Amino acid sequence: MTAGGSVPPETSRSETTLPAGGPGGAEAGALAELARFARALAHPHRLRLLGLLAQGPRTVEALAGAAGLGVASASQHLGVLRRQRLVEAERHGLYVEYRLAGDDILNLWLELQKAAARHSRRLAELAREAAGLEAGGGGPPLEAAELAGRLGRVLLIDLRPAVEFAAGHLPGARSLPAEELAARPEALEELARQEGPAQAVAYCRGPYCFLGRSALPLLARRFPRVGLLAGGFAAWKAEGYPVERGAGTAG
Amino acid sequence: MTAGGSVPPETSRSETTLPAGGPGGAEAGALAELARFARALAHPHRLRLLGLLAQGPRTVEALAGAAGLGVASASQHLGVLRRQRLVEAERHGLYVEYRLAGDDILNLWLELQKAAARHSRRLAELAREAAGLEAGGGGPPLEAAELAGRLGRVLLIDLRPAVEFAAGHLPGARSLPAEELAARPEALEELARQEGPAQAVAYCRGPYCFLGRSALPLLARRFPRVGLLAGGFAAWKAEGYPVERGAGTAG
DNA sequence: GGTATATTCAATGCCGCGGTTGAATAACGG
DNA sequence: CCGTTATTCAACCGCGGCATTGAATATACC
Repeated sequence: MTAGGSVPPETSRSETTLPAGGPGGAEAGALAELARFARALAHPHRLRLLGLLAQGPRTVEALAGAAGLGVASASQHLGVLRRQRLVEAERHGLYVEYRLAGDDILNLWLELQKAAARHSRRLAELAREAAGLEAGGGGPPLEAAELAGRLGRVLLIDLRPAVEFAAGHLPGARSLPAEELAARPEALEELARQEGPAQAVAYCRGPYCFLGRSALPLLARRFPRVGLLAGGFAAWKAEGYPVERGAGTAG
Repeated sequence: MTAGGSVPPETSRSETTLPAGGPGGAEAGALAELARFARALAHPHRLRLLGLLAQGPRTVEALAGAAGLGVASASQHLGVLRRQRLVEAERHGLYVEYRLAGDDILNLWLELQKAAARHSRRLAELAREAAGLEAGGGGPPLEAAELAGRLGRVLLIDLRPAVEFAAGHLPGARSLPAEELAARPEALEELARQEGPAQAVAYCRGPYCFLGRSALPLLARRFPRVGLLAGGFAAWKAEGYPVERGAGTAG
């Protein structure tokens, strides 16, 4: 019945296109505003900047460097984000420090990512690849909730740059930047010797952080069943699990 | 220490801008794809189309009419949404029926809206206005969870056009399109006489649906403590509460 | 097979975003 | 008060999104 019929699905009565006088304008205004907000998210550079800010507050120059942007360009993109209140800026002397305007922004970022991954084949592949599933070595990724229940009993390895580790990391984690691991594989042995547990879990920034992918094979030589934390530091923080600061166990 | 100092926050070691050879490209690709996905959301017309599709599947022509767009324009915007897998299309004879690609899309829409409302003063105002708080009359808005607990004991009034009511509505709701209410206020009395409860709750499409705002004062003349369901049908459905179809109690 | 209708495709023109560059502003240090 | 440095502003330009129009495609009815 539904398939074959060609009955016009509905008569073209005015429905709700009203004379477009009153409240219709309000709805249009709201949607325009909402679209501006969404548009602030809808640029690869800004998504990356937000991903970096999820690791902790940073200055413009640091963000530009980490994102591979020119300073002026980074500043402009940060300006767009600030105008839509996705980030906040505070001046500290000579530097301006940007930070996420709230944990809900991080959540939104991750919701966007998850929805996109569910609906785009390519993004799903990339997420699997970032999780190290294709790279060989190591066990399956670990959800934040799973890891939270095992906190004291595994060796937590933070693969992010030391600056981001210092700005906040999982409780008890040890810093071993992927860059250093690649340059001095023996650093892993030094770190592992001080610790007991045979189980290790590594993590990096977030869903599309590829630090883990390159590091995983190296880690797996010492910890055969090492797993990556799904969603990285970003997902951990977004789900409300505790974050530790300072406490220098830096590599 | 943090405030006064002018020590460069971090040395400009390469950090993670790596030689930009390998995985950096993968991350850039992922973010570009994610940005395309987000950009599909970031247009007022497409946000409106998605909001309409949240009420139920519709044809291109119906969507164009309800959104106040030309048919070609609506088709193009729907094409953008379809390419990013936010909506699906199925041909039924002469007509093409579009629908949301999943409930997670509806969720994403609402998450975006909530985050934006939290961070934009203007959007927060508009949301309050749509909820009828400024329009006078009636009680405070009702959360879906609250309403779910009172389902059999209140008169549920669906203010959306009959077509959308037919495509799905809250269990036991009665259809009283805002347009009809405005044209024949006595229709409310007819509907109320058949029912017992002194409490009534009305709802419309979603967060920025202004049907409720104009209808609320009229409703309040008969039901002094009438409230609007916060987030409308969209929020109800997104939170997983049951939806009823057909069962013609249409006004 | 021919006609009518719904939808999509293609082409055009315009506006605004985004990158780049260079100058202006704000703060620190002497 | 002047030089230095971080950041932002302003102006330029090019690309791509978006609206509009008209043609092409797909399907149904006769």
